[in-house]
This record gives sequence, C-alpha cells and structure tokens, in this order.
Amino acid sequence: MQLIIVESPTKARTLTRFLGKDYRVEASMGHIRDLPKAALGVDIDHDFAPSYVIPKVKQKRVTELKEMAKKAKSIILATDPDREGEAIAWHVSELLKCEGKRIVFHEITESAIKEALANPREIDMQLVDAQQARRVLDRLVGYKLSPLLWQKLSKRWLSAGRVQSVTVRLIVEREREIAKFQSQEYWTIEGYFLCKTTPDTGNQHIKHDQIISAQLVSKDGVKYEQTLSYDLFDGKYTTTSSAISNQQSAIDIIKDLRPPFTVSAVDKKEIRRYPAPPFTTSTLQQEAGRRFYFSAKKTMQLAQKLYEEGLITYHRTDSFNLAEKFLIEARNYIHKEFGKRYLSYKPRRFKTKSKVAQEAHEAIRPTDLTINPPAGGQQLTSNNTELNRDHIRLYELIWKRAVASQAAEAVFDSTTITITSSNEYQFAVQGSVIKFDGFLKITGRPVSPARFDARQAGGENGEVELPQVAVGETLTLASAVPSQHSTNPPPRYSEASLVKTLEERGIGRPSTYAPIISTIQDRQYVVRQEKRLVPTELGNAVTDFLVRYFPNILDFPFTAKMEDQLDAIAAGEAQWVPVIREFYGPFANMLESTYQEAEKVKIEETSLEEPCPTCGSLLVIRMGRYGKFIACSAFPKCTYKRQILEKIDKKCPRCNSDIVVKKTKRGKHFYGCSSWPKCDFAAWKKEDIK
DNA sequence: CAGTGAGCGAGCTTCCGCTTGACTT
Repeated sequence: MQLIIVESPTKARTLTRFLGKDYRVEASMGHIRDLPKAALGVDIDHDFAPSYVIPKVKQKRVTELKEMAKKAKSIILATDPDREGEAIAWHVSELLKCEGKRIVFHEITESAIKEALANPREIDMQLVDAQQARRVLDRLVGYKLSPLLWQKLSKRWLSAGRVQSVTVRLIVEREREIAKFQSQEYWTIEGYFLCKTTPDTGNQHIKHDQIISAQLVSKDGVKYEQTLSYDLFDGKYTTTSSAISNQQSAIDIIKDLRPPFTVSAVDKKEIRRYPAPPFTTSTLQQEAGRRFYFSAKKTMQLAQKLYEEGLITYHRTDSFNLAEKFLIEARNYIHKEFGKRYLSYKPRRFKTKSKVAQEAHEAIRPTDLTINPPAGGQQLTSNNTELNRDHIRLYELIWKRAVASQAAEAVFDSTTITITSSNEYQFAVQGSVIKFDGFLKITGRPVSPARFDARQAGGENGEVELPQVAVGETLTLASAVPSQHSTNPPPRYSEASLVKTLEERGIGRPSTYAPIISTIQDRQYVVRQEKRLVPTELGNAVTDFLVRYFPNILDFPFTAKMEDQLDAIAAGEAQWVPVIREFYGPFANMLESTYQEAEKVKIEETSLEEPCPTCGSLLVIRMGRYGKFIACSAFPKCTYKRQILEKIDKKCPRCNSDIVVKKTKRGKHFYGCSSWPKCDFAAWKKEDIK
C-alpha cells in the first residue's frame, strides 16, 4: 500500500475513488506544524531559526499519519502545488521521517492524477524557504508590533500585522475622505423634442407625435461634465467639473436655446458584452455579497458544504482555470440545450492578471453540470435534505457563471441621436436594444451595479427604444427642464468592495479574506453599520500610531515588495535568512526608538452627563475587548461599570418599560424589555412590538 | 447556516495562511 497525503479530506475521498486499493489517501488538514502560539518562536540571534511545534488540535492527526506511514510501502506527498502546499509537504516529510515522493496536480481529474503519479519529484526546498520567510516575517511583524500597542495604547487585546493593519488603514482613510468631501452642486438640462413618426403598420397619412427626451451635453463642442474618478495607486478620489454649476446658469442656457433643432447625427453601432470568467474566492464573495447580501464568512460556509457534498470544486482559489473536461461538457451542454449560436466560437480560457496568484486549484465550478441547471435536470433539493435555500442559491450562481463563461457574447444595438440647435447647443440620447442575448440566456439580465455601488454606475444600459428619426430632420423643442444634482462622496466599503480592493492590491489570500474581516471587527477597529464598514476611534488611533512610526509596513506596496523577494527566494536568486535580516535590522531600530520616544496614546472618550452612582464622578463611554461600555471616569479608584443599552422609541406592551436593543449569544440583534428579567418580553422586529 | 437574556471589559494577550469541526467568543 502506498500512502498519499493531501490537504483536504474531501479531496482525499475523491482521489480514493479514482485510485485502486493499492493506494490509501489521507488528509493532513492543512498545516500540521507551526511556530508556537505563546512565544515568538524565532531565534533572532541565530539566523532567525524558527522552532516548529505541533499545535494541540493537530496532534491526533499527526499520530494517525505516523501510524499509517509505518505500514506504507512508500509515501507520496500530494499537497497543493503552491508555496504553502510545498511547506506542508516538507513538514510532513520531516515528521514522518520519510523521503517522500512529491507530486502535484492542478485539477482533480483521473488523467491529471495518473499523470502526476507517473512524474514524481523531490521537495522543492527553495519554495519551502520562501514560505518560511513569509511565515517568519509575519510572525516578527505581528508579535513585535502587537505588544508595542498594548503598552502605548494601554489596551491588552490589540493586534497589528502586515495584512490586518493595512486593511484597517484602507477603511480609516476612506472614512476621512468621506468626512472631508465637499458636495458640489451641478445642473443638467433635459430637452423634450417632438418628432413626427410614421408607424410601421399604420396609414401613411397618419402621423403621431412622439417625444424624444435628450440631455444637453455640449455647447460649441465643449462638454458639460461632472466626473468622479478613483485612483487605485494612491487610493484617492478626484472630481473634475465643467458642469453647469447653478440654477441661474441653467436658466440662462435655456433662454439662449435657438431653433431650429436639427437631428445632426444618428449613430448606430453594435455593442458586444462578454461573459465574466468563472468564480474565484474573491469574486464569489463579491457577487454573493452584492446579490444576496451574504457576508464573506457566510459565503464560505455555504461553499464549504457544497464542496464537501462533491457539488463544486475547491472554493479557496485564485485561479480562473477550468478543466478541459469541463470545457467540453459545458460546451456540449450549451450546444444541446440552446443551439450552436449560443456557443462561443472557441473555448474561452481566462488568464489571471494578479501577480501574486498561485493558481494551485481550478476556478470554482460545478463538478457535475447536469445537476440542477436552471431549466429542468436533476434537482439538488430532491436528493439532499441538508442543503437549504441559501446553499442552492449559491450553487446556482456558481453554475450559471461557470457555464455562461463558455457561451456566446450578447449583442446590443446601440443608437445615439444628437440634436443640435442653430446656435450649437447639442443634446444627445442613447438607447439600446438587445439583438442577441447570448450568455445572458444563462445568467439572466444583470442587475445594475449602480444599485450597490454608486461609483460603478454607468456602462450598464437598460433597454431603451428610440423613435426612428433621420439626419437633417427638424424637431420642435416642447420643453427644456433643468434639474439639480449634487456629487456624492465615495462610498464606505462593504465586505464585497473591501475584498475586491484587497485582492487588487495583493493583500491577503483566498483563505484569509473572510477571517481578516472578522479579525478587524473582533479587535474593535471597525464596526458594521448598515452593511458597511466604519472605523472606530480605536481603529483611527491605532492606524495613526502605526502610520507615524512604521510607515513602511503600513505602506500599501509593502506586501507586493515582499512577494517579489519571496519569488526571488523560490527562484534560487536569494536566500531567506539574508532577506529577513535585511528587513529586521531597520525594523528592530524603529521598534526600539518607538518604545523610547512615543508618548502613550489616549483614546477619546465621550463623557456622559451622568454621575457615577457609587462615587459621583462622571461616567464615560469606554472601548473594551467586547465593544463599548459605560465606566466610571475615576477608574481604577472606582470600578463601577455597566453595559450600553440603546433605547428605541417603543414601550413594552406588557409592563410599559423602555424597549432596548440586545444581542443574542451569536451576536444577532433583537428587542427586549429593559426590566428583564422581571419582564421577559422580546421581539425580533420593531414592527412586532404592539 | 436555526438557535429571543451572562456579562465580560482595566495582567499573560498577538501574526498569516493552510484545513475542518465545533457550541468556543
């Protein structure tokens, strides 16, 4: 018997199906060795030698693997084909004291596995060293900066790290942009023009008046514009404006409009829209967040279940790649179900633009596309009672996206009509009509992104049919209507837009997007308000402190530079110890001087106009490990404290006390009677109270 | 993921990334 070791138990089961009983496939369950949790675990004076231990939760698994290894004829290390996977393979070989054969494959198909088995190699120590460098660097940054925060901000649960700290910084800086944003007024003018059209079926001599509504776009070729643009590089928004700035200007323009109004151009063109690539972890989290308001965490929990049920491929991936077998099946399906013209003329393969992608897995796709297609087919619900409505919604989203990626593009006929006054004011209106639905047949019509994120507005045109007019035709201006607008500040991050930004900047990995969002909330750096992420005073203070004393680590390109160096280590162009030494020298100096020089930071506390019931000093709102609470300002002399309970504008229907917002053990909000436990009235929704 | 009430908090904490299983925070 040969023992094959992979990372995930589901993968182990799948491989077992493909391979005969000569093989036994077992899962490591991720990393099995790591730096100790309760100590630095890096010997700074001796070339940063890491000391690895087996975490308690992994000890049982390691013992089992050792037992199986004894009985095995040989051991095959088939962990994921990336930096972390190579390191896991190495740790396993160290613990099992075996000269394991290393194999890799990028998709779980029988042929890929058989081919991998035929081509084993040695463990790639350069790749392992790149992982060790990553691990040691993260440990040094995290375990050196965090205690500094405990001291300088006097709060014992604080933390800092390469990933979490820049993530908080993004949110903090966005909030400041919103705060300083100055809304600008601007006006638009809508012209309503009458034109005589001949209905297709009607009598030639009957003409109907039709109205074309077109917006004023320019005068003498100079455009009226109000634009908001976002610079990914420095993360700043800028507005540029040559718009009509006030009501008087708008009125002056309207008075100045001179007939005749002539149709000066009718531009017709075809617009093609292409299907999106299949999902990666990041895009799945974004889309499920936008469409269903799932949190990143919830999306991953649902996907985990679908993966375990064998319905989808692995859900933590940064690759757009689809197995050849799936490409063929999807194309056959589209051909059979919708006809040849719905098929893209050749298979679409998508490339990742991300430099940091490791592409150890496939894109997220259904493993069997005959299960639960939109029209007919085997239904998920009938054979599995453990899947609820949300599982099915997520599965369908994945199914449609993957299959649609092989469908033909959609074609729209777009028409732009331009109307010019005799004194060179130009009005324009664009309409578009769908000519061929293509992949939209599978995905359905997309919801306008503007609904979710104002800055993504535009580009999405609903179907608007325009009257038939000819160039040179003269129209009558029935009315011109000015309307007032104002520019909006950039939006706060949602989980979806934050994950998108993190991925674009190469911060974090598919397995960590959801945990990062939890961590920064657990630390009270950020809170959720109406599905958006808002920094707390604590988040502001910690960010300001770190940016001031460790600007290079809080710098957005820090991770990207680190990745370059890890690549060099993996390529054998650099050694991991010198790379870490070069980082640590200056870092240790900054630490030392910050401990010496930095003043303790006081977090602003709102004072309540209420004396302490035990000592008479004023009460304040203080930030604690579990959020805000009310405490006596005379602490530590006086230790009075109580919870904050937010009153709402309702009274208890049973005892007429106030109703307050409370939380369940799981953190879900509900409304309860303030005289609890005397009165146990409670409700989920405000509307349910009386 | 369903699941309606502790009260903590200001002396032993913290990182990132790989993976599940679990009633922990």
